[in-house]
Amino acid sequence: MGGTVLKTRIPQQKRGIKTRNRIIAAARILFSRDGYHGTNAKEIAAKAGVSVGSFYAYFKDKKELFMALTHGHMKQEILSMLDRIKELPSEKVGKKETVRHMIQVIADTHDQSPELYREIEALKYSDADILALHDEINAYFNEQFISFLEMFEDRLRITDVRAAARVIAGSVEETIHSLRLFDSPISEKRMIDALADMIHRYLFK
Amino acid sequence: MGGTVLKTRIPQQKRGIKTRNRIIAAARILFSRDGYHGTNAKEIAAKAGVSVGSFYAYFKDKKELFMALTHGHMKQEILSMLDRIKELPSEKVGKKETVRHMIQVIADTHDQSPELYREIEALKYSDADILALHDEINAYFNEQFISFLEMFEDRLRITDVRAAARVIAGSVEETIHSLRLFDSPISEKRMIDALADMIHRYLFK
Amino acid sequence: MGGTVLKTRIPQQKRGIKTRNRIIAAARILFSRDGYHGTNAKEIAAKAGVSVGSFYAYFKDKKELFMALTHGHMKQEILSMLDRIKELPSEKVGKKETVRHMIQVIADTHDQSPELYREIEALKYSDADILALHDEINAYFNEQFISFLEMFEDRLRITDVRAAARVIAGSVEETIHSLRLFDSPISEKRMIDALADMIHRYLFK
Amino acid sequence: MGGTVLKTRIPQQKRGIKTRNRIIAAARILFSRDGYHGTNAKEIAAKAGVSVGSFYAYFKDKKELFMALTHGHMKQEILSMLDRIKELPSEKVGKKETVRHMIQVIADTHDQSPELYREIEALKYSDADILALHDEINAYFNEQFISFLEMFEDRLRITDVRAAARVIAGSVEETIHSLRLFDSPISEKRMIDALADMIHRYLFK
DNA sequence: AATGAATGAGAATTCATTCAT
DNA sequence: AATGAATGAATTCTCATTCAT
Repeated sequence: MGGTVLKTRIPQQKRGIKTRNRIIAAARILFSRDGYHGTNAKEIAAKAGVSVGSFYAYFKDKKELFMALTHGHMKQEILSMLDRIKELPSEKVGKKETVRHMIQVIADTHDQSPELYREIEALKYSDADILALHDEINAYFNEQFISFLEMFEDRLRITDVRAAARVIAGSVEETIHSLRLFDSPISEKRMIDALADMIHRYLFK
Repeated sequence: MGGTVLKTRIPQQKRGIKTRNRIIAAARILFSRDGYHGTNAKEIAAKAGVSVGSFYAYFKDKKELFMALTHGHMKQEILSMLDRIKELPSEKVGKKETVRHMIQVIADTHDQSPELYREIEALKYSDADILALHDEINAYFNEQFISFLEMFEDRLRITDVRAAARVIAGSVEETIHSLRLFDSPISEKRMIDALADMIHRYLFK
Repeated sequence: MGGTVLKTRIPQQKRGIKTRNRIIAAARILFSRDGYHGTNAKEIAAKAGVSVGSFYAYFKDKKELFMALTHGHMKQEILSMLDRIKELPSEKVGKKETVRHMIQVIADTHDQSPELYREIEALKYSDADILALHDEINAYFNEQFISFLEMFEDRLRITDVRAAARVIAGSVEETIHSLRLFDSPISEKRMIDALADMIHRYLFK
Repeated sequence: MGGTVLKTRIPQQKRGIKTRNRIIAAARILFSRDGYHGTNAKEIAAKAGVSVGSFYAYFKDKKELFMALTHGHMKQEILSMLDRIKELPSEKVGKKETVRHMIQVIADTHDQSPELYREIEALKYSDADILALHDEINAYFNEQFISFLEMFEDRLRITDVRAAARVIAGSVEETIHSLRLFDSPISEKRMIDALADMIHRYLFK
């Protein structure tokens, strides 16, 4: 019991990394489908094609896996989403198109892991570590989103860009989310139209 | 197995109704504090000052209790919230004030059971019954909110009132929620200002 | 707490006796259908149309009810069965008819409480009181059955009447029982014929 | 809920098979001593020297264990009993000896698990799966017993061999059973003599 | 590295019985 | 006498985690 014994394996070799990723991929599917509490280690291991023993060799516990999943994968998605949002806007394209593009990119990203995202929302209330992780990702997202908005410079009518960024991001997220999860009596097109109209009116002179 | 014996007790006497309510009250506190998954029947019973046996006499399981709690109490709150939203608007008060009033009422309501509300959000993904309950409440809320918006008649610039109602409700809910739960670097005032500005520009001519 | 307080009510009045009987009647049905362990006090009370409180006013516990049921009712049936067996045999009717009559009477009796009878069989292994009751009834039955056999006097080929009585009673009971409970590929008639033939050959010269 | 994970363990390794067998062995002892309803999972696990977790890893519940026990072990015993019954009869040994031998073999078998056998009898009334298992075993036994009787060919006086087989099997079973379980005032010898006499007279010319 | 058997604390649930009204 | 609400010990069962091989 000499101090430096690492509990979880840090895979140095290709095979180890592959295994780790397979576990994460399996967890993503199961957490999304059955929720964090509705999924157990045995199932994840089985789906990943490894033994429970291996599961615990790679992850201290279920929570650590969840956090690795969130951090490692969702962060990637958020970053690539921001890159794609920033691709478009220029003085050549209209402001309306830009807003729609932004919404579309967020929606696309959301589709990659809809329930999972909400699972984070739920877990952060009861777990400080997950809350910290959530905040970290959010903070990063906000900064990037603000810098995106600032690209429009003097075409903006808003003055408090930081506040606007959060209000807009929240509105888009919520709208997309409810669209994805429930059969709305209102078509997706109508909802996106309304949302784009709102944001456009708000942002631009 | 056998026949006609009811599983859960329908209280006939004052005492029974009192007990049932005490269990619901205890559950509300614990679900809010520790989350649905972080609370168990024994704890709820203890907090309510009753035995586990009583718990199961009144509720088939934790889920049924959760649904009774949601249905019985949250619905009340949403309804009274809507009443209060409708109180204000008239031709005498400005449109800006009305929007702020609306936001305020939703915020106040949210403050009554913030975590609990999100707990429903989380649970609905993994449970069909809770989803149905959520949808029922939401549908009611939407109808009322639409009729609220329609009170402004020809002062509105929007044409698709139903879509607008949902987009606005979602935006307010999300903004309020993130304000309540996290220490934002942005003050509440700034956020509410931004939100009110957005909705106002969107709604009115 | 002064010594002589009787725990269970001994009904002096017509109404009380009626209630007691209704509980026993309900128990008989439920014990037969779902078994002793598959039936609970609440169900019995509900079926009898009384409260659980009343149930425990009349019976110390479930076991006492079971024993009252067995003793009070089954004993009656066994006695009347014996009376009926003894009715027939005389020098006028043939021995074959007598054997068939005997089987028929046992079969008829069995039909009144088939599963219940076996429930006693099962319970007696784990409960000394029920075993004692069972033995008491059995002993009584045996004595009567022996005296029945002795009516045939010198027409009998058997010498050990007591042993014969038990072997025959067991054979009839078992055969009837399996006939009543399971869809036999062999018709009832064939089985009864075989049984009657066996007993007849065995008993008589 | 989730997918492809097997519920009960199918032991791949020697250790697992050993554990499973230890649980079955413990259950056999406890079911015999205290009855099915008088035994619980914790006790069985303790007696087997394993954890409750292991119990439930190998058996869905108590019933499944009971059925495994019945199927796996009793069936073996019944089959070996039939083999032994068939060993003897030939034209060299007398018919009386053969009948006694048959009784003796059934008695010996019964002695291996007397209460357990009756426990099946009791449980089959309230459980369809156990009834099916019982019927399966019984059907097999009957077929074998019939083929045993047919070995005597033209020495038999009975014509309906199938019916006779069941009547005889039932009589032997019942007699042996009551002998084993209760202190009879009649000695075992007298009972077996009576039984053998009855069967012999019935079967043979 | 990997496997999957084993663990046991703890959660869910039942029900015989008592007690307040 | 009667009611049905309340009790809580006992039981079933799950699952995150550890350990022997």
